[in-house]
Amino acid sequence: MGLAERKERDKLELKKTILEAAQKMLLAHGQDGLSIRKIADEIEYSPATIYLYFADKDAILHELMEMGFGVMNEYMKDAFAQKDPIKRIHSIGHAYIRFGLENKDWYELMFNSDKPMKHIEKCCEDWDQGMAMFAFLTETCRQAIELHKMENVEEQILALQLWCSVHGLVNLALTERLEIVQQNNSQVLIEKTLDAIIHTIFKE
Amino acid sequence: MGLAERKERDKLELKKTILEAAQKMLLAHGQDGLSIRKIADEIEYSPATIYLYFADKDAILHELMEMGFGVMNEYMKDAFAQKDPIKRIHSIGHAYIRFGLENKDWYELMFNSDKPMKHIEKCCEDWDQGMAMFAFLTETCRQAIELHKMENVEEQILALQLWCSVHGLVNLALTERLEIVQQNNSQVLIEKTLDAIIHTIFKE
DNA sequence: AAATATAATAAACAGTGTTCAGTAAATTAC
DNA sequence: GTAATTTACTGAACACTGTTTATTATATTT
Repeated sequence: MGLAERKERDKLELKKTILEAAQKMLLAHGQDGLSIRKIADEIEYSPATIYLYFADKDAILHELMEMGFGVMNEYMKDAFAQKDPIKRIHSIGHAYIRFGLENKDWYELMFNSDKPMKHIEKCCEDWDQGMAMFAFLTETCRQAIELHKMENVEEQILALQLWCSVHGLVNLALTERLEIVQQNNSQVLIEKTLDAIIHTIFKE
Repeated sequence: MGLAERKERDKLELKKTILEAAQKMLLAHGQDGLSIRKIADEIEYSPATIYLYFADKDAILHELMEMGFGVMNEYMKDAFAQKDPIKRIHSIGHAYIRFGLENKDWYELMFNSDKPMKHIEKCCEDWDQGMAMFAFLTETCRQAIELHKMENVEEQILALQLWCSVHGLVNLALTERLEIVQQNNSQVLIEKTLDAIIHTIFKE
């Protein structure tokens, strides 16, 4: 890449360029293979330059995490549009699991890594996308509770019950810990478990 | 520490000494704060010496993981002794969560880190303790299904349903992601959710 | 043309896992 | 008792990591 080309590209866009390189690296080599120095190499700047645009590596990971929610929302599109709240819950569950299994590195950053969370804490920010996701699920649960006239069920607890189930399922699968239950075909195992979870809650 | 003291200590016991130092470091500073060089410093040997006793860092983390299951079994003692299978499930759930919340670094190693699992894969070994734990839970579920005459419920699926729920719950709590649901008192939130999970499955 | 502001960097600091040639001490063989 | 061999260990290097700071080159303003 020539010097002229680079000059044209950067200026106001260097932050974006850094994030694009970071994303490329995340998807190619995972969070462990993502280093400031390699980003610097990729975009042909020195490592120090990156620190003029981001406070530290956690800040970059935090922005990547936010981008990850964009990717997840694509998976959720159809599910969110479901009219029936219980069908919506089912679809959200499926989409969530599919997103997790197909996007290990995004998922890790969004729901497991403490680095983006450390940035949030440091900057006194909030986990906005996480909150929005949970709020939507909670509202869907409220509708399901109302529709099914379920008694003594708190919408928040129900939402958490669903979230932690799929979260646990995805994590067990991503860390190869489901293999002890069934060597191959963990996809089927996951499907069956999700169906069982929703069935035990809503009785079909 | 003098030279005589060291001579006496090591010999056949160096491997143990390394693991003890590693455990101390894990509990004091977490997995990120655990380095081969710091272990070497602590036991007053060179870093290279450690590689005469362990193939690599993953091998050390794998042995630590196995030690972690020992710690967890202490938490499980009373629960395992429960006669009634449903009460046993409840107690196991409680003990599992308590262990996870009180032992973040052990838990991380046992149920999240891919480094011990990489060692297992490399050495063509099995995740023995994980399998034993799941087998016991599955057997308990079989008993519960029998006792309650539950129809169309597979013991394995039920066991996985329970495991992934508490696993997800612990992970959300440990990564500070439960705070979006409830700022303080996440302990109560977790208890309520566990109760809800078991209630929806066994109807009281 | 001189003074100032901006942008980028080289180099250093303090760490990481891992390997390998080389050394010192203990053991065995003669 | 000396020589040969084995065992136990280490220093130094390699290739990395995130981060900071003094310095330089360029661009803008006075």
